[in-house]
Order: sequence, then C-alpha cells, then structure tokens
Amino acid sequence: MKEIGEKKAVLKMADLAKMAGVSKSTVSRALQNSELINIETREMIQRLAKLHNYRLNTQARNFRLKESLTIAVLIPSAENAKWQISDSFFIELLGAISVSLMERGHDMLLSGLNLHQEDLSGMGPSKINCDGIIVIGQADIHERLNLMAQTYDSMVVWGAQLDGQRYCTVGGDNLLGGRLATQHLIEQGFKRIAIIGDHHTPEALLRYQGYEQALAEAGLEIDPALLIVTDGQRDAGYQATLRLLSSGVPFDAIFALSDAIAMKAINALDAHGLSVPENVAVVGYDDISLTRYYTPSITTVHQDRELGGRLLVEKLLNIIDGQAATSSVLPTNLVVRNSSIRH
Amino acid sequence: MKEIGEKKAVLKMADLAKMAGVSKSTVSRALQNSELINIETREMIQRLAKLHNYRLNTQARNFRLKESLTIAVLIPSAENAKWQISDSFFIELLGAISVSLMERGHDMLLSGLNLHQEDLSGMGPSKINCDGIIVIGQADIHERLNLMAQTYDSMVVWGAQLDGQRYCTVGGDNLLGGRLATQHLIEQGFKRIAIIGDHHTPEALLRYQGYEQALAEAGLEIDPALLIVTDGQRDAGYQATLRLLSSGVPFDAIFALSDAIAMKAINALDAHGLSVPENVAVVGYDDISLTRYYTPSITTVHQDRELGGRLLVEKLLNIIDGQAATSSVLPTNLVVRNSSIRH
DNA sequence: CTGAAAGCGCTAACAC
DNA sequence: GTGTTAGCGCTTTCAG
Repeated sequence: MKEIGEKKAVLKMADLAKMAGVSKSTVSRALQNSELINIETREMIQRLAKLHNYRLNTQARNFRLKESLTIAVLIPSAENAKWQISDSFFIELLGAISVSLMERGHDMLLSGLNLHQEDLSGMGPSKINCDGIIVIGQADIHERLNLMAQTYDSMVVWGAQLDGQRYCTVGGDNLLGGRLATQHLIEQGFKRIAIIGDHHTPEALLRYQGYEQALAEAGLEIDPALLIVTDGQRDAGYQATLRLLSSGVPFDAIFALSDAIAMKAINALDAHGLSVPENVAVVGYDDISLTRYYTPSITTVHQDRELGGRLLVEKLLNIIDGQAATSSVLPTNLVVRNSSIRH
Repeated sequence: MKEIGEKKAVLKMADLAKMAGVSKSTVSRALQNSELINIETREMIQRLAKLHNYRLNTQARNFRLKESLTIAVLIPSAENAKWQISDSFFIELLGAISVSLMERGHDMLLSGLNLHQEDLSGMGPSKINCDGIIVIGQADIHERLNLMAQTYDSMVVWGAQLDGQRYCTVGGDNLLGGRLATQHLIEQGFKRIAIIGDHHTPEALLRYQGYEQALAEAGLEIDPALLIVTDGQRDAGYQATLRLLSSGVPFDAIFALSDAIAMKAINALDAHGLSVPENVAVVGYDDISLTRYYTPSITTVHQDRELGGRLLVEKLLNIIDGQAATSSVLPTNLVVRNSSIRH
C-alpha cells in the first residue's frame, strides 16, 4: 500500500525526529499542534515536516487510535444485481451524504458488501474498516437490519420508520406522499389511477397505502388490476406500462412509485400513441433533478435529499460519539408540473 | 473505530489461539488456509473461529501488510462545487468501476479530496489510505495530474489522451465521436449546427474539434456564434440554449456535448415552442441510459462505461502490481434515435 | 516541556 | 507442522 503521493518516500516520524534532534513523541505532539510542546519547537518541527514533505501514515495512526474516519455506505442491491443504482434518487442522496461527510472530515467508502448474502445474524457484516455505516434503502432486508442492530449500533438507514424497528432511520413521509400524489390526481378529475412500482419495499408499500387511503376518502374504487408490480430490471417501468396497456384495463392516470418509473412509463405511453398529460396523467415520486427538464415536466413528490443526507450523517456521527439519535421523518410535499395537468 | 458487526466483541487472534491451544501464528495461517498447517488443525481453528464469531481485524492486517485493498475514486469537482455529479454518465461509470473493483476484491473510497486545492506539486495528495486512485475526468487539471504522475504512479484517469501526458488514461475517441455526431447531422441535411457545452475540458475540446473537422470536410462554414459555452451550473444546458435562442442566430440543429445538456436543450426548445426533431434536431453525447427513454429518444454518441470501468480497474491493479499499463481509447459509435431524424 | 517505553492486532521470517 | 519473535508507524501514559 502506498499513500497517495508517495513513491517510495519512506520518511517516517522517527526520521523527522532524528533530523529535528528530538524524540518521536515530540514530533507526534508537534504535528498535532499540542500545547504541550514549546511553540518554537512546534513550529520548527512543522516547518521541517513541510519542507521534507513528510506525511503522516494515516493507516498507522488509525490503527493505533482504532478509528478510521471513514463511513461505509451500503446499498442493498436487488437480489443478483450489483450496485443496481439505476435510480438517480439514490445517487443524488449519495451525493448529499458525501458532501456532509466531507464537511465533517470523513471519507465515504462504497462497499461491495452484499447485505443479502452477508451473514448478519448475530454480528453483522465484517471485512470493512469504518466507523459506522449508512444503509441506503431498506429494500427487503428490514429483518436483517433489525437483527444486525442488536449487536451493532453504529448504523443509520434511509427508509421508512417501521414497527418494532431497532435501528435509526431518516426518510420521507411516504404515506403522506402517496396520498398527496393520489389526491392531486383525483382533484384533476382522474378516477382510474393505475399505480406502478414495487410495493414490496417498505417505502413503496407506504406510498401505496397512501394511494389507497386517498382513493377510499374520495369514495373511489380500489381496483387490483390497476396495480402493476415492477421487477428490478432497468426497463421495468417501461415493461410494466406495456403490461398495463395490453391488459385492456381502462385507466386515465398513472401514479409511478419513482420518477425513474414515471419517465419510462411516459415513454411507453408515447410509443403507444398516448400522450401525457392529454391522454394519461402521470405523477412520479422523488423529484429527481431531471423531472423538471423532462418533456413533459413531471409532477412528483419532493424528497429533500440535501436534508436527508445531512441528517443521516449527523445522526450517525452522534451515535458513534455515544449520544442517542432518534429517527426522523422529513417534510414531504407535492411539486406540480405539466405531466398531470390538463390544459 | 468499531469494525462492522462488532459491539464490544474483542475477540482477537490471541484469544482464539488460547482457546485452540495453539499459537497466534498457527491461527493466522489456519485462517489464511495455509497449506503449512495440518488440515485437521486448520479446520478445527476455522470452525472455532466461526463458532465464536471471530473476525479478523482488517485494519491491523492492512497496516501490517501495508496494503488497504481499497481504491480511491476522485472526481475533480468544478471549482467551488462539491461532488458536482449531476451528470449521470459519471455515475454510471462509477457504477461500472465499483462492480469491477468488487470483483477484484477491492473496496471503493469516494474521497472528498479536492484536486484543485490539494497541493499536488511534488508529492500529490495525502491523507488517503488506498492502494491507488482513479480520477474520473480531467476537467481542467491535466497539468496537475501530470505533475502528480511524476512522483506517484498508482493512478489512472478517465479522459482523453493528451500530448506529453505522463499518466495512464482510458477514454472514448472524442474526436471521432464529435465527427460522427456532426456528420450524421450533416447527412440529415442540417447546415447550421449549434454546439453547446464546455470545450475547456480536454474531452469536450476534442469533440468540438471533431465537429469542426466534419463541417470543414462538408464545406460548411464554422460560425463562432453557433458555439455556446456552458458553465458548471445545474441548468447550464437550459440557460445556454436560451441564450442561443435569444441571440437570433439561425440554427437548425444542436450538437450537445453531453446527454445531460441535450435533455435540457430539448426542454428549453420546447419551452420556446420548438419541437425536436421537427424544428430542431439534437444529438447528445455519452448514451446515458435515459436517452433511450426520453421523449423524443435521443441520438447520441455511445461511450462504453462497462468496458471503461473494467479497463480502468484492470490497468490500475496492474500498475500497483508493478506491471506496465498503456492508455486505451475505447471504440466509439453513434446511436441514432429520434431526436435527429426528420420523418 | 520533553523523552522512554509500551503496545494497538496482526504477519512472516526464522527457528525448532 | 508449529511456535517464537520481531516488528509495521504511530500515540500516549508515565517519568523525569
């Protein structure tokens, strides 16, 4: 292992100490700017270090201190796929996390740990050197996470707050989001609202329940034929929409459980000669940046990833620091754009 | 620092050795499945380790071995912005890198190191513990990278191959890509082809030069007014297109230097009542996955990120391994979709 | 204020 | 085959 910037530069603290005519400990303290060391000696050593381009071996330091200043981010990949990050929402959240982490002086390790395969029972995953982990999305591993939380607490999760949950989460108000989206469509006069997505994940399930609530409140029928479940494939949203179309079930609007699905749904409708919003209205979820620039621009439920990323990091560092942290539900609102408005 | 899965589980190799009635070295070897150790002792120890849920302290191991099995990925952020990854191409490339890295047993560290600020002269960045680094995009730091390469060789870069370059790159054939895109538009009968993007980065500059070549070959005029330079903002593509429109300069097609720009350009045109491809043809660059699902689907220059990611990782690990590695230019081709075809 | 010394948990000569 | 031993480079008591 070479530290970045090092070729065979082997300058270590002992060397520096020799050059400065002091001991290792003095150098160590001086480099930490410790008050213990005479200001002159301190500056002398610091200058010397800079001059000779000395760099602290962080690996040794971290080992000694038993800390790493790195946080691992794990993305529960769907079954077989690795890093199934086709969905920009996760990416944008990742970006926000990354920024917050940097601000707090931590690095971010994107680990290949597969949370499905890894044996979490009892002790949680191994292999990684980090101070804590952030899990993005509960996918279908809520139970495993709960198990893991029994023995490992330096963990926060992006997702829904669930009954009997033992880990700390940050996430949007998915039930509300589902209601807002559906209510909006109902207000626009749509009555046959199809819903496309995978309601097997906790977040999506809540969105679906919000949809049901809104329909029930409006006295509208909940037709199971209008629920189209996507798989984890790249073009799932497209295929699902095609299935909906070929099923012959009448519908006048689609509530897509993510913007990625919404875009592909619009595309599939287009391929069938149906235009949005003229023939079918569409509402998405997440408010990823592209929704604004899509044609038509997409009505969607906003999730604040900046805030989300910041909170995830804050809570995790607090936990690591020995403090308590409670789960947060972020404010959630609807952003109305063109895809759901009949002119 | 706690290892993932550990609470206060302090089981270390010495403990295991005591329990097994052997020495630390035997345990160490057994856990590495070394042939040196009697198969029975070996299995006994392995069973014991599993039973007591022992996990190797990787930090100590890595420290001892002077390796980290992690590769840092650095993304030269534009000037002030951090992790300015609005562009999905980089994300998709990141995904490909991540997968290759995992397959090779390495983790991926997304570092907050700012390559602009970091003093690369002489020694390169410090602070990170990794076996090597992958830089995604040369942005405007070619010179710094070159400097850095003098003293640090465990580095590969996604980008263009440049004169006098001392580091190893993997990237598409940007000159060809620019030509292909432009030639295609010319073949479709367009003559006033605007070009939108930031040609201050090496890759984009080559694409621009390809554009010039194609125009020259076709005997078409190169009008500077048709070159609209974007800044690093999120909506740069949108704003740039607006500027083009309000400039009054006549144009019948746009060559966008990235798909992200292309999408926003289409959106801006749309906002002005111009539709694509009927009124204006658009060609993008990168072939990000969404181009296929955009409305209209976008003609674009394909860059193979799977292959790119794989090669980056392969070359870097080779270099770390002491072998030589040469730069690669990936095959580059045009994917024709609807945004550039008049029906 | 500064130094000497111990030791983090592991691996790998080198012995036996 | 297995054990002994010596560190990796750093931080930090504990003594001066």
